[in-house]
Amino acid sequence: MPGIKDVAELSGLSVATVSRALSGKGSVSAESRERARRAAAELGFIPSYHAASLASGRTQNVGVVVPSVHRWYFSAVVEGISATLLDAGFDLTLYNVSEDDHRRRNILNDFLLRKRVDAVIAISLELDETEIQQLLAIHRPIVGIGGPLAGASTIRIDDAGTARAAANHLIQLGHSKIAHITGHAMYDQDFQLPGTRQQGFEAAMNAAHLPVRPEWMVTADFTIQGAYATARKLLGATSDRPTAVFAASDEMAIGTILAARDFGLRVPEDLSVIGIDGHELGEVFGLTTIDQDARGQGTLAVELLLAGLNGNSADPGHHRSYPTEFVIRNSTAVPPAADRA
Amino acid sequence: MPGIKDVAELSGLSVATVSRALSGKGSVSAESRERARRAAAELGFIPSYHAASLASGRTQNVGVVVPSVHRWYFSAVVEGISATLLDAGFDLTLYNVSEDDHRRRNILNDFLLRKRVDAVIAISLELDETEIQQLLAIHRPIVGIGGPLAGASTIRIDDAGTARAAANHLIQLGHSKIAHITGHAMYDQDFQLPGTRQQGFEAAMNAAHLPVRPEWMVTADFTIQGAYATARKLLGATSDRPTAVFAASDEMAIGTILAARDFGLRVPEDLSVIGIDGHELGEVFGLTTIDQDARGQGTLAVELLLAGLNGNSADPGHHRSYPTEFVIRNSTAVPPAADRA
DNA sequence: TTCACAAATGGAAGCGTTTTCACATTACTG
DNA sequence: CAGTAATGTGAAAACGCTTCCATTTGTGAA
Repeated sequence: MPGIKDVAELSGLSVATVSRALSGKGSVSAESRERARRAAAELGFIPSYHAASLASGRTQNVGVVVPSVHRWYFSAVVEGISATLLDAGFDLTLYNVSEDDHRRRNILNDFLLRKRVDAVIAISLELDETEIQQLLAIHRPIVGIGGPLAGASTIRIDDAGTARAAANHLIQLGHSKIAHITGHAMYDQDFQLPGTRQQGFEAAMNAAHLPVRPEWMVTADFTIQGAYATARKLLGATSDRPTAVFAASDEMAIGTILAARDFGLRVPEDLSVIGIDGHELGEVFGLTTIDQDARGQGTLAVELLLAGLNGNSADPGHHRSYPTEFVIRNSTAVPPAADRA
Repeated sequence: MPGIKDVAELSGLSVATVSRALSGKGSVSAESRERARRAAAELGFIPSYHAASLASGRTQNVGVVVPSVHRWYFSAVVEGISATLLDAGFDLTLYNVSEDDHRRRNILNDFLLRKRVDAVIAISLELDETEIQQLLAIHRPIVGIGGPLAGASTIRIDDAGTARAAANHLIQLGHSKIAHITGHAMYDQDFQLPGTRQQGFEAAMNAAHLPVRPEWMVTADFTIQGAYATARKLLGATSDRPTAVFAASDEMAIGTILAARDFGLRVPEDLSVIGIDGHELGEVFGLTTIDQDARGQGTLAVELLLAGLNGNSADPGHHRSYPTEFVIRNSTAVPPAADRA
């Protein structure tokens, strides 16, 4: 493998000049630059990132910590991150921490701190304050997506507001018997998302002076199949079932629709369903939802990060609210006549 | 940041001994090892991977090239890879190349060759022979999953055999009017998967002396929504519609089931549907399928790779067939009486 | 007891870049 | 036209480890 030395020799320049010519930093005459380029190409020179990183302290690599790439939201965000990073010439080191807690706790120490990454993006993952401080202490910008991250910059949609909007949509249609499917409490520990959306839902209900019935507040694991099972129980009761369901994710909304179909309930005539996400499958089911453009959130995170790395400090600790878009399709309608106010 | 020098000083050992003690390589007395450990812990010493890589030539990092983590199969494989790699103390650099061809072509040169990774796992992605040779030339083992990779080790299920088995299942139930939904030809370019499965289907049909009707050979993009649209066209014809559909993926099978429901077709009474994958949603739809354990494929790939890195050369160029499991649920049954042989 | 050999250790030479520093040019300013 | 500033360049010092080599010490075989 040819090194920069060989390029220097062949081009008749010094190692230093070749380095400057090839990296574009520092002043080099046009002629030298061209000579260096030509020699490098001729030798098939490929700079060693490790050597460059060691010498410069920059790694051109960002770490992405994510609960599971096998889930809709996370993989969408990762796609956005990946594309943006790749274009900027950065590598992306993926830490898919799954549900394994002990493993997760070690990620930080074992990997993130080892000067391997220039920055960290944490998706829906709570790091405690000391962990964040550790990272910031070694000058590694962090941005969090979808979860609160004390001390770091974060991007997230207005979960409470979005939930309120979804609930209000149902309320305005005339529904009063509204159920809510949210994530299991275990997810709350990290994302605080189920709780926040639930609060939004309750706020809307209270504002409309509608009762929040405990037996209609159910949970699932954010997946279609999980919500399907939950919704079957919810809708199985032959008497006194809700006329509308607000699911905290599109996948759970779809699970609900599938369960409703099993019972011969027509959506939206017999049951209105609304979700949050903007899932690709929404169209197939005619699902009314609030699109949160997960991919775009990933892109924005990288842009923030890169700006931070370039010194244009993206004022750390800033919390950014990502915009959402209401998508009305045909899974929501006025309630059945018997249930109208 | 403390360096290994500081640890040496504090422990009263030499830098060399500390390095050996902490890495576990070379012979160090139990006492020295303990002293080094203690000093490192006290200082909060975190070794620099870049320096280590530069000095040793090993990076403890493997590159994973994947078309899109937003798709079921790929993200499942990545999960398997990630978990296994993490346990082995390796980093995983993700190259999510999406559909962007120019970007994809540059990944290799821009990233993979730069001595950044010890090995490469390519998922359903065809590298041409020269690219593979380049990687092998710099001693980077490659393993391919789900696609043919000349010159590298590969893992894949027996696509033709699996397709044959799926088709035979339908044939044995008595179906003769069988349609096949496979991936668009554009995917064939990389994975050669749609084509291979289609050939398996055709082989089974021919063996049973059943006609392969061109208008019943349709394609979609491997997703539920894509197959849904395709299946609506396929099943929309009121007369002379197939009594069974073999979809090349579970997601496409599910899309087909949803389309069938739209037309009031009961599955399996009016239409049998079978897929390939082992998708989590299969259970909700009672889908008969052939489970290919995508996660397990990822795990196996890493094991092969690590064995290769440890010198136990996993004989490169070896092609491994990954086992599949037939899962019979209730989306397949004998054809309607009118269509029975 | 002596010799050969293994185990344990430290010194120092890399690994392949970037970057600082010093110096020589060349180009401006008034 | 002197004097200052910018520009282009090379030598060499980092960067923070691993590992080769040489040396010392301890052990069992002869």
